[in-house]
Order: sequence, then C-alpha cells, then structure tokens
Amino acid sequence: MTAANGHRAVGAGVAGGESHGDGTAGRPVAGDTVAAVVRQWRTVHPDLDTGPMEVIGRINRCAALLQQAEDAPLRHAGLTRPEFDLLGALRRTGLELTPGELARETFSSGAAVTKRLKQLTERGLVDRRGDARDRRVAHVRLTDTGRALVDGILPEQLSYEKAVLSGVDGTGQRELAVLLGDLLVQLEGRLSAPRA
Amino acid sequence: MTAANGHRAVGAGVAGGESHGDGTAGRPVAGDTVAAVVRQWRTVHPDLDTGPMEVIGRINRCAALLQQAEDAPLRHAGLTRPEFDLLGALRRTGLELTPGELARETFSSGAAVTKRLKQLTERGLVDRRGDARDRRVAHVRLTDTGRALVDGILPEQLSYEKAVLSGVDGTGQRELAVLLGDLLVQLEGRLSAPRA
DNA sequence: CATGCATATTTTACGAGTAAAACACCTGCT
DNA sequence: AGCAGGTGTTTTACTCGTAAAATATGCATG
Repeated sequence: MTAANGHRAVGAGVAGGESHGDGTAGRPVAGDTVAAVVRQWRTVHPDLDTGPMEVIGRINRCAALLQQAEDAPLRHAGLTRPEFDLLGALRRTGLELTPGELARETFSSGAAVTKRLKQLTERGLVDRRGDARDRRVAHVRLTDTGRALVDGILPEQLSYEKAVLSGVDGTGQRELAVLLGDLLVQLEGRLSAPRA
Repeated sequence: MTAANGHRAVGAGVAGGESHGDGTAGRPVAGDTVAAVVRQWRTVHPDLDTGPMEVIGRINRCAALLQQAEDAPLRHAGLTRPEFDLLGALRRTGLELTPGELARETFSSGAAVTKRLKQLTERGLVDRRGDARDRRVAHVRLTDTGRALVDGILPEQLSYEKAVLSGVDGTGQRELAVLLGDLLVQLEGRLSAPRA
C-alpha cells in the first residue's frame, strides 16, 4: 500500500463505525468511535494492552476526518492539499526551490512532485527555470498569480481550521500541540532522519 | 483530492523538512518539523494566527509517520492496513458482516471493500455466503486461517505501536488519548454523523 | 400483480501515487 | 582527456481508490 489517495485508513486495526441505535433523547455519552472499537477488542482479547490503540487510532482517525474537512476550502480554490503544500513551501521559504527540495519539503516522492509541477505550471501558478551551472536541476518559483492564490487561501484555511478545532479549548489545544510535538520529535528522529 | 492512496500529505499547508545542519554536539533544540514550518509562515505572514497549524499540522504529520511505521509489521504478514482493518472489523465484532457494514466499519467506500474482499477471499482469509432472505446481501466471515492471522498479528502490532510511542511517557499518552478523544467527538459529530 | 422507487453490491473509467528504470548531466580519478 | 560512479529529474508500468453507472433485488402501492 502506498496508496495514492484519499481515504486513509484509520490505523492499528482500529477502525470502527458507531451504530448505537438509541433513538431516544439523552446523550448516549458513547465516546468516540475509537473508544468503541477498543472496547470491542478488549472483550475479544482481554489480555492485550490496548493502550497504544487509543492514541494511534485516534491520531489516524482525526487525521482522516481533518483532511476531509480541510479539503473543503482548498477544493473551493481548485487545489488538492498536496498541491497546496507544494505552493506553500515556495511561499513560506520565499525562495526558488528545486524539484528535489520540494519533494523533501512536502514529504513526497520526486515523481509525484514532477507530476504536480506539470499541472501547476500549466495552470500558471508556478514557473520554472533551468540552473545555469548545473543543467540537471531546475528552479521553481511561484508566479504572481500563484503567490496571490496562496496568500488568498491561507487566511481562509486557517480560520476554517480554527473553527474545526473549536471544540477543544485554548488550553487543550496548546497541550495537544505540545504533546504531539514531543511525539513528533521522537518519530522524526526514529523514522525520518536516522542520519547519525 | 480523493486520493487513493498512500502517502498522505501533511496538512494545512504545513509540510516541511528540516535541514538545520548542526554537526556538533549540544542539542539543537530544533523542535519538530512542524515548528520549523510554522516559524517560516510567521516570518512571512506575521499577522496570521498560526495556532491551528500547530495542532492540525502535527496530527497529520504524526499520522503520516505512524502509518509508515505501522505498515512494517503488517507488510511482514503480507497485508496492507486497509486489509487488516477489514479483517479486524470481522474479528473484533465476532460477527459476519455484509460488505456495506464492512465499508462503514472501516470508513471506506463500498467499491474499495468489494475489491479487498475479492483479494482476501482468494487468499482464503475470508469467506462469503449469500443471505437467504435478501439475495442482494452477502455475509462475510473470517476463515479459520484469517482468524488465526489476525490473532497472530495483533499482539505484534500492539507491541510495535507501544514501542513507537515510547518516547512519550504514560501520563502523556493518557493525556493525548483524552484530548484526541475530545477532538474526535467533535469532529465525528460535526463531519461524520450529521444524522439528526 | 405490475410499476416505481429504494437499497446492496459490483463494474467501469479514470486519476493520482509509487517504485524502479531511464535519462541527463556533473565530478573526481587516473 | 576519458571514464566510473553519483546525483537530480523524469518516465514507465502498475496498483489502488474513487465516483458514478450498472446490476440485481426487495418492497410498497395502486
């Protein structure tokens, strides 16, 4: 699985859909779908430590739902997220980047970047120019149109995200950011850059 | 973006690769890649509230890295995660499920389930039987082999996940689970099941 | 009991990503 | 100079997922 696409799986064998059919009033207090799945696993395998599923399953499920949600404002602008990430990399660095740098910056394969660049170039959002010294490399930059598009979308995107997170209070969001940051440092150190 | 597939983007225009090249001792205290990206955005757009990116960007990035990591034990068993999720749904419910139920249970499209079932059936992990009353529906169940496979993989999977999370202490993990659960309830209520 | 609409599943056509091979070009060595 | 090997990018062949159409039933109604 390399998956191209879209719907992402949820994770760790944790993927569940609720179907508690209480038709009446009163909150079911059911918890989220991951909790339900974990409960199921525990009744079947009471001996297993399901702790990791509660974290990883939720991260994956949140990511899946968030992406669907976040796609909305982007689609509205006719962009997929990978495309927006590419444009965003150019915008936030303020530099011209080579396809290879863009691949690293957006965590995608070189081939994928090549294809995206083709599309974005055709749409006039991005522009390329060969390197004078080394004729293997290209330098990609935003066109004025592309830059305007990114700058136009970003605020919408952020306020949309803010709304999406609004169910968690400010303190909770900060705690989440910190904890996820800690986890990320570990993961990136362990999986991403074992260059030591 | 419907994406089929695999590598997921990171999110919210947040996708970055580090490249601080300190070769010497002393912790760089660089933080994670998302922090670096957020810093870049802030220098370019000092007026924007980048708070949401710190949460959503990290969730997406964690999900991306975790999936790569988690794929390892699964691949080892010759399964993709969506396949494992499907088998897992059958295992944890302990029931026969219809393709439609499996689709809901694993958050995927019916078409995707159809294809996976074809493969899993050919591999003898799963078994199908038509409904006597309603000839439109099929009932899918694990074969003994399939069941044994799931039961064999699950402990490996969990201990692998445990190791992957080991960078965060027990308390942190519980906090993460709770906060993500809160967020998930909101997201699922808002995006998933607006059936009221 | 025929008609029409709802539901369950599969099929079709297509888009996007990947891995690996192919290219094109540099660079250090002899 | 000439070549061996490395790096940057694109191409190729293929997989997998999706959306929408097609298929096959079931059910309610007149």
